[in-house]
Amino acid sequence: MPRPLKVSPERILAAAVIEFSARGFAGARVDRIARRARANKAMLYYHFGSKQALYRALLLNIFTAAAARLRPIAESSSPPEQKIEDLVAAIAGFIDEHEHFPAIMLREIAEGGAHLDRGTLAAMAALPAIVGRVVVEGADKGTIRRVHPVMAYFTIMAPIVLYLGGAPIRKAMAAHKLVNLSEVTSDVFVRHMQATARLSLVNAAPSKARS
Amino acid sequence: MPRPLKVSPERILAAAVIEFSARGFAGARVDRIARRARANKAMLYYHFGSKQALYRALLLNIFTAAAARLRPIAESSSPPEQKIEDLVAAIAGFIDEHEHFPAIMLREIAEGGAHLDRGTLAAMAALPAIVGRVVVEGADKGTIRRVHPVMAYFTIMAPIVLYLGGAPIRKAMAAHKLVNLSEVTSDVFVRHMQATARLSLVNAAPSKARS
DNA sequence: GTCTATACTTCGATAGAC
DNA sequence: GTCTATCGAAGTATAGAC
Repeated sequence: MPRPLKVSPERILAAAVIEFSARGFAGARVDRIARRARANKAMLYYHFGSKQALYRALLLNIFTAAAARLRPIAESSSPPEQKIEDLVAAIAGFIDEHEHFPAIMLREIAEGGAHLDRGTLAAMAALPAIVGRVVVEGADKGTIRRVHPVMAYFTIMAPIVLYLGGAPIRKAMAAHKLVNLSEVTSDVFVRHMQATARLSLVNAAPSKARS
Repeated sequence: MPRPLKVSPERILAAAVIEFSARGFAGARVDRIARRARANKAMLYYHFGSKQALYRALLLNIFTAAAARLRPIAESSSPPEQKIEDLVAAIAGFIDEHEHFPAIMLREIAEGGAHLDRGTLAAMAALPAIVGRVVVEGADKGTIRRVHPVMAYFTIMAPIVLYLGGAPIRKAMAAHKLVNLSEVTSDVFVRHMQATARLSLVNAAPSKARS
């Protein structure tokens, strides 16, 4: 993770991710973002115009980055079954590198796209489109169960985002002795989700089944 | 759905669910809640003391209700495989009756339990405990794959909550022609999730496999 | 591009009459 | 228990100097 960002807009954006993901749009404070970016409010407004514009820039950024991470997998020449497993690993990997992504995504879904413009919504919509394409490809080839592509997307993506994004609240629960926080390594979780996707989506191969 | 609530506290609570789920804790406005409840702020503070106390009361309410809905299933005498399918249907059914539940849950996870006290956290923690118990029971009997119970919980619950809670943003995307909103009936979705859970969690029966 | 000071607004909360 | 009126804090945004 590159720490010392020189330019203000980048530092502001980085600070905004932390603030907005932790507190949501309404709970975020422009002052806090500016202070964390070692800038000041005037600078923030100079570069981004408004709190909302900053927020949208951030959303566009992160969802575009997520889509860019998944697209090559969907467009590769691997068989669809393999693409599904790769997508699972890539989603988890992306979250590993962008730890604030789950909170941002969960909040936006909860918000119902309230303060989003068309561009931001389009960036979000790219994700189900990419995953859905793989599912349809596999269904056409007969190697993947024919399920509604959007449902397949949620079946794959939702547990990853919610489980990984749920780490803080599980930690809070553990602090109150409400759960045994036996957090599992990211690797184990990825393999669990790959197995889940394989078992629930991939048609048993006529030959060489391995379990 | 009973419409005409006589007592103020109940009307306020009902209005609060709508406001908090749509806008989150920080985005919710006490004035709006009072107006929607046909009460006034003073009344709200008289009954609940603060915005935060009202919010916690609401969370405690809804998570306790959700747990009460799932617990009888976990404690029934059905075989664990059946309990899993019943849990899927029950979660979806609960959301059908409490349409604001997904947004509330997603926001709380995103928030990481920030403004929650022990009681509220305990109510939330009951859900994974209930589902996890069924998974462990099945694993002990050998009918269910031995997976980490918390992971199993997220695998089951996350797609339901995110898919059903995602209806508004899908609608926003559809309004911008970004997706084909071929929303599927709740029934079809429940059956998809039951199939997903069965395929990914239930061990193939030694005899009478049906697919 | 950067900063300080401040205008303007909104919101949570309460006082006090009935 | 219910209401009106209002206080004080906090927040977004901008003016204007450098």
